[in-house]
Amino acid sequence: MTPHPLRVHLEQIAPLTDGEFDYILGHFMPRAFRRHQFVVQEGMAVPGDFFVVKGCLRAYHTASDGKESILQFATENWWVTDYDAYYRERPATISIDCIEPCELLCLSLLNREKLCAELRGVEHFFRKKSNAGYVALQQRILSLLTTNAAERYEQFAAQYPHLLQRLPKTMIAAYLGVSRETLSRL
Amino acid sequence: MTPHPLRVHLEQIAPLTDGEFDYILGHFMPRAFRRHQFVVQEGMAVPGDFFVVKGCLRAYHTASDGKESILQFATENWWVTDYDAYYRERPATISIDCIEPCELLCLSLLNREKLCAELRGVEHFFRKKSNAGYVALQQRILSLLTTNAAERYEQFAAQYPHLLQRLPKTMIAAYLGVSRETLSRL
DNA sequence: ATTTCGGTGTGAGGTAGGTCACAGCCTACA
DNA sequence: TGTAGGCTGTGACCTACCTCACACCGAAAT
Repeated sequence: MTPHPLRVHLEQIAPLTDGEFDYILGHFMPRAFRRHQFVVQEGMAVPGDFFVVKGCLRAYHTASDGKESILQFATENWWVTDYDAYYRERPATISIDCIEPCELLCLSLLNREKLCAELRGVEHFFRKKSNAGYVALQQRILSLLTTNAAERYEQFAAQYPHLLQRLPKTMIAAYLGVSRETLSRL
Repeated sequence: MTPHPLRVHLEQIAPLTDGEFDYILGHFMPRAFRRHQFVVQEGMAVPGDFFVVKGCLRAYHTASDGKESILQFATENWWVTDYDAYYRERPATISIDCIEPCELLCLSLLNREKLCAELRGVEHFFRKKSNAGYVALQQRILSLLTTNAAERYEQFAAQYPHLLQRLPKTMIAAYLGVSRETLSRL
């Protein structure tokens, strides 16, 4: 029997006994979503942090003129939510929806803090994960500050080759901060 | 006697006994820097993560054409380093220098991990801190994706009013990703 | 006292990328 | 099997912002 994807993911940072993993998994709520379905919707409460078992999602902000900017994509073994709203227990200011049918594991803030308090390994995992995420966002900021549309697209293609085929170009443009048309002209 | 600024800072997230704080402080190396002095220099090893007791710094990237983009400012009670290089123990890819004379506390990666392993409160503190930092960077990315020069400057002024007087406009421009001249025209 | 230099304002002109509009092509679904 | 809607390409125009150039000012340095 192949190990659970969440277990593989956690154990890349913190080793776990069978009992510990079962205990952890029990704090996640499995949820399935259809294509185009909202996982988090602007203005609504955020039910948890979502670990992606299968599928593809986008977290995006909608401006008053209707233009959408994509903050993050998420595929297998990524985590996604509106972190600002999640940590502070406020209504969401961004929306997250499914680009493909999704199987997710939802971890409520209460359960996250409970697990972190009870199991050192879990708090260690989330610290390391957050550190890595911070670094990745810094790099994206530098990319936005220093490079033009073509260079950003190249960087994206080099960093996420698997997403190139999986995502419509329109969405990649909304992630890179470029218009659909400009991206189309390479 | 007024409590140590680092202690105040840590205790906003994790309460500490006198003994614990003394033990923690013993893992930091106090260092003083002059105006314009490098704290971290591109290509060199990163000695640690720096807690700012006093002063003002900038972390910036220099492009091949010499143009500087500022990733982060740091003043009293902020942390700053090249996190990518620090966590991965690689040579720095950004530089950090002092805008004012600085008193810093340097925490090596070894001591950070040691403290995190020995004291729950410390690991908890760094997890929370990293989470908050992640959210702040997400907001900056959204700002870069969705707003123009004037709006970004307004947001910056609203968020960091004390930095407006403390920093030359040229640097604020390099932080916002706008030319000095455009910022000058408001 | 004079010079240098960092910081700032402002004008003129250039350009990367935005906006708008239309057309072609799929897939899905009735 | 027709039609509607998502995705992409492309042309024509427009504009926010960049670049270059010069001028002014105050603080520091000699």
